[in-house]
Amino acid sequence: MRYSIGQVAKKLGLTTHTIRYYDKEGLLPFIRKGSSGARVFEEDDVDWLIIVECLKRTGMPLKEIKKYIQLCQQGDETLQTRFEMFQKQKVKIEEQMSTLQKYMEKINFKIAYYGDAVKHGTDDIYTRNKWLAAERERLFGHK
Amino acid sequence: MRYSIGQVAKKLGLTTHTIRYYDKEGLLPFIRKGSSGARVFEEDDVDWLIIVECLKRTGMPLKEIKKYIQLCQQGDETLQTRFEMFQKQKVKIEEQMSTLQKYMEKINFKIAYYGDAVKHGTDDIYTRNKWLAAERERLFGHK
DNA sequence: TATACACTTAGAGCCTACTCTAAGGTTTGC
DNA sequence: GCAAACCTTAGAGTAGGCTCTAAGTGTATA
Repeated sequence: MRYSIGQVAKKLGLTTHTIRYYDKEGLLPFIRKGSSGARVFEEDDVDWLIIVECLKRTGMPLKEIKKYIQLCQQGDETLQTRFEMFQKQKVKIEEQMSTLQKYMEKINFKIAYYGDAVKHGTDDIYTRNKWLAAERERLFGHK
Repeated sequence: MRYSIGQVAKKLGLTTHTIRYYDKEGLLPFIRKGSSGARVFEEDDVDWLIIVECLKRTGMPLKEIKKYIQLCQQGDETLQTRFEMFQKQKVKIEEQMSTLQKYMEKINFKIAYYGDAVKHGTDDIYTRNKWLAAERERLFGHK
C-alpha cells in the first residue's frame, strides 16, 4: 500500500505542512517522489513517521531525532548507539511520568482546597495552601 | 522569611530573567518592591510561583495561567471557576500520563528490537518493527 | 574606599516548531 | 475540457517562551 502526504497527515493527526517541514529538515530521508513530484509514502515510511512522532511527543527535539536518522543511515556499526539512545529516552519518559505524578499531587491539593472553598463560599485562610507551605519549607529548608 | 529574586530563582531552578519575564507578563501581581526597587518575595509569593511552575510544567500556556490569576483577584465569585479549572488540568495531566504510557510501549519495542539487533550484530528484517506494522495497520485499517 | 556582586529597566534577539501564502503543476470525474 | 481537489516549491510570518544586553543603582565586605 502507498499513501499520499494528505492521507498520512490525516491518519497521524499532522498537517501536510508539518510533514513537508519534517522532510525539509531531513527527518524523512527515505521518501521517494512519484513521476509528478508528489511524495509517495510506503508502509516503511509511515512506520518511520510514527517513530518520529513518538520521539517528538516524548520531548526529543527535532535536531536530535535527525541525529538518530543519521545513525540509522550509517549502518550496523551504530546499532549499539541507537540501542542506548532508546534506553535514554525511556529513562526520560520515566522521569516525565514521575514529574507529572508530583505535579498531580499539587493539583489534587488545589482541587481539595477549592472544593472546600466552594463549599464554604470563601477562601479558608486557615487550611490554605498547607501543601505548598510544606513544599516551600522543603526547598528553603526551614519553617 | 523574605527572599530576593536570585534566591528564589536558585531554589526553583529558574533564572532571574525568567522570573522577571513572568512578572512583566503579569504572572506575579502580588510581588512588592523594597526601598531600592528590588522585588521582595514573601513566602506566599514563593508558594504562588510554585503553582505557576506546576501549571506551566503540566502544559498550561502562560496566558491561561494569567487568566487564573485574574480569577484569583476577582474574589470569591470565581471560586467555582477556579475549582473547575484545576479539575480540567487534572484531566489534562491524566491524558498526558496515558499518552506517555502509550509512547513508552513503542520505545520498549524499539529497545527490544535494538537489543536483538546488537546481539546479532545486524538489523533483523524478519522481526523488524512488528509493533509498528501493527500500529500502522490499526491507523490505516488493513493489512 | 574600592571592588564585587547583587539588583533594576527597556528592549532587542533567539530558538523551536510550526503555519501560511503565492504561484503553479497534476489527477480525477463529469 | 474544465473544475475540484489534490500535489509541488520557496520563502515569509507567527507564537511561545525565554535569553541576553546595556546602562545604571544599591549593598556588603576587606
